[in-house]
Amino acid sequence: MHDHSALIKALEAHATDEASLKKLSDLFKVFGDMTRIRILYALSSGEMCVCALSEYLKMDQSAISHQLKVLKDNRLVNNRREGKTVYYALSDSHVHSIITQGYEHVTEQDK
Amino acid sequence: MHDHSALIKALEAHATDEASLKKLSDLFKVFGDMTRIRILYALSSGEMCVCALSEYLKMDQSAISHQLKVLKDNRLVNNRREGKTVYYALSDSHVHSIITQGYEHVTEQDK
DNA sequence: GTATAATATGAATTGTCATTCATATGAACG
DNA sequence: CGTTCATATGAATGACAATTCATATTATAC
Repeated sequence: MHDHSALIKALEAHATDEASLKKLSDLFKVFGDMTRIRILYALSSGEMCVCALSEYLKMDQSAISHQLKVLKDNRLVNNRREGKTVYYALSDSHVHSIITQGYEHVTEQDK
Repeated sequence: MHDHSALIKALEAHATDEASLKKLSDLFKVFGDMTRIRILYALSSGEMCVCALSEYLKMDQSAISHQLKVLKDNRLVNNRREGKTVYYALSDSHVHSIITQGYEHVTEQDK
C-alpha cells in the first residue's frame, strides 16, 4: 500500500463529525424507498387521509400507516385528526426542494 | 371506507409515471447509506484513490470498491486510472447541492 | 355500551442490501 | 513471464427494514 499520510492528515483536519453524516444518511434513507416517495409525491398535491392514500397507491392500509409513521418521525409529514379520519400533509421544511433537486438529477440524464 | 373517487381521479390526472419516482427513490437510496455518504464527503475535498479512502475510512478495500461501484453506476462519482492506482472524484452534477439541501434539513432541527 | 369505521401497532415473515471472503483482473517492474 | 501492488468482482453471510397478519385504539352513531 502506498503512502497517504499527508492526505489523510489534511482530511482529518477538516473532518465533519460522523454524527452529522449519520443524520444525513438517515434522512436520505427515508427518501430512498418507493412507497415513501409515492406517498410524498401524492401529498405534494395536498393533504390526504390514510384511507385515500391506501386506495390510490393500491397498498394495504397497514403498510401505508407504517410508512407514514416513518415519515412523521422524520418530520417530513404532519397530520391532523378530524373525527375518525387522519389527514396527512407534507411538512413545509425542505421536503419539496429536496425532492426537486433529486428529480432534476434523475431527469437530466438519459440514465 | 369513505369515498375518495373525486380526489383519486384528480390525482390520477396529474400523475407522474412510476418510473420517474422509481429513479428518484433509487437515487436517494444511494445517498441513504453511511459508508457512501462518508465517501462522498471525503471526496468533496478532492479526488482520492481507493486505497486512501479505505485507509481514511478504516474499512476493507473491498467494501469501498463495492460502494464506489454503486456511486459510479449512479453517476455520482467518476474515476481515472493512473498506473495501478484509480482515483475517484465527485461527478459535477447535483451531488453537492443535493447533499447541501439535506444537510440544511438535518441541521435546522434539533432532531 | 355495542357496533362500525378509520387508523395504529406489535410480531412474524420476507426481501433487500452491505460487508466479508476468496479470487480475479490490470498494471508496473525486474 | 513471474511477482507484487492496486483495484474489482462474484458468492455467501448477516443485518436490517418493508410488508403482512392479527389485533388494538380512537371516534362516531345508534
